[in-house]
Amino acid sequence: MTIFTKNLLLWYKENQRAHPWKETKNPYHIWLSEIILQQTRIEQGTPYFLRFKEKYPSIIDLANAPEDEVMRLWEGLGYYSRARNLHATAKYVALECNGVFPNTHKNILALKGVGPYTAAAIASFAYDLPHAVVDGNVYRVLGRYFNISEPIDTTQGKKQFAQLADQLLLQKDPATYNQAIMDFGATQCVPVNPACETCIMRSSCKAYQKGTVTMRPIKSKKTKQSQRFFHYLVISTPDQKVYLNKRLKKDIWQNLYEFPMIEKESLVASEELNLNTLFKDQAFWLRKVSSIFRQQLSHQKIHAQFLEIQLKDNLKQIENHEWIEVPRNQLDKYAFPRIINTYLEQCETGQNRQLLMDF
DNA sequence: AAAGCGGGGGG
DNA sequence: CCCCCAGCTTT
Repeated sequence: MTIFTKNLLLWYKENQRAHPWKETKNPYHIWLSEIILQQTRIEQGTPYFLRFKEKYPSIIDLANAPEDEVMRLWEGLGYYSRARNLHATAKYVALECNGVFPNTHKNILALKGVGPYTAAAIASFAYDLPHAVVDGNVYRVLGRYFNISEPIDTTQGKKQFAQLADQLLLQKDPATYNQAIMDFGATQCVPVNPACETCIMRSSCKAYQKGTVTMRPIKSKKTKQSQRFFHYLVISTPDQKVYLNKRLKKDIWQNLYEFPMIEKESLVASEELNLNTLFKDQAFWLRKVSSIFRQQLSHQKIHAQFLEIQLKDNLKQIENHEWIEVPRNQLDKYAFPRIINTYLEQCETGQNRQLLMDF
């Protein structure tokens, strides 16, 4: 055993964290937790894990759920392809595997939404198979301990880290080793202001010796961000319904709902939205234009304005729209992006109280 | 190889 | 304001 692995296990014995998915070998629960925790902090993901586990006690229950319900349960967690793949994989396991979760590394890796990290995690945690996890924690811990200057976001660099991780893995207890290195990265060797002065690894940590801790790990790319401008039409009918649109195109928030939206190159005045053309000869009026709501995504910044429109009569026909008509009190049945919910919450807390009033 | 995909927390 | 988080998929 390397000195690294030996010290890591010593540290883990004293400092391990307790999590709801650590006390089980149930592959369904382990898989569920790992999908939820992709690119997601423990504190943010844990409530979602508990809710999914409660709502869907078995993978069969998840497979049988309607997709909108799954999306609704995932609402607010982000990276919604994870929820779609989760549902698809549950159906696959239920229908093609007789409800038995795959139990080899190869078959686990083949599941939708499961990549190298998640496959190693499930294989080791559920089946004690010897596969080393490489996640953000591992990149950081190994990058520092071995003072690796190779970037972690290149094919070459990933290969090198994966190789090193496999070398360090404790073959006879991969599950404990994998938990240990991630706990260590998450609580001791943290991204900013790591606790080097109290660290058991200090005397053998190369980056600590060389003073490069804050410079590890190395990343080569930086993401550029674009600006997008959404004009949301909150269209109310006389009988207290609004219209929603399901986002089906290959874009952000796929399969989530939103108000009918007009995207422009910038935020524009309502006159430039050609609402008269949209509603043809139907009578409507613009009751209010909201303030500007903004949301920062990983590589886009969304600027959104909500135009509250009142129809005189219920909408008859609008050319080529696939909007659905939803009673206001049923909005909580639908999964919305964060920016929509922020708007709705502001309506409820008073600033836009008139939106909810009878007409 | 590079780009796209959320949302929240912390410095 | 920027960075990072139990990454994966598509192009």
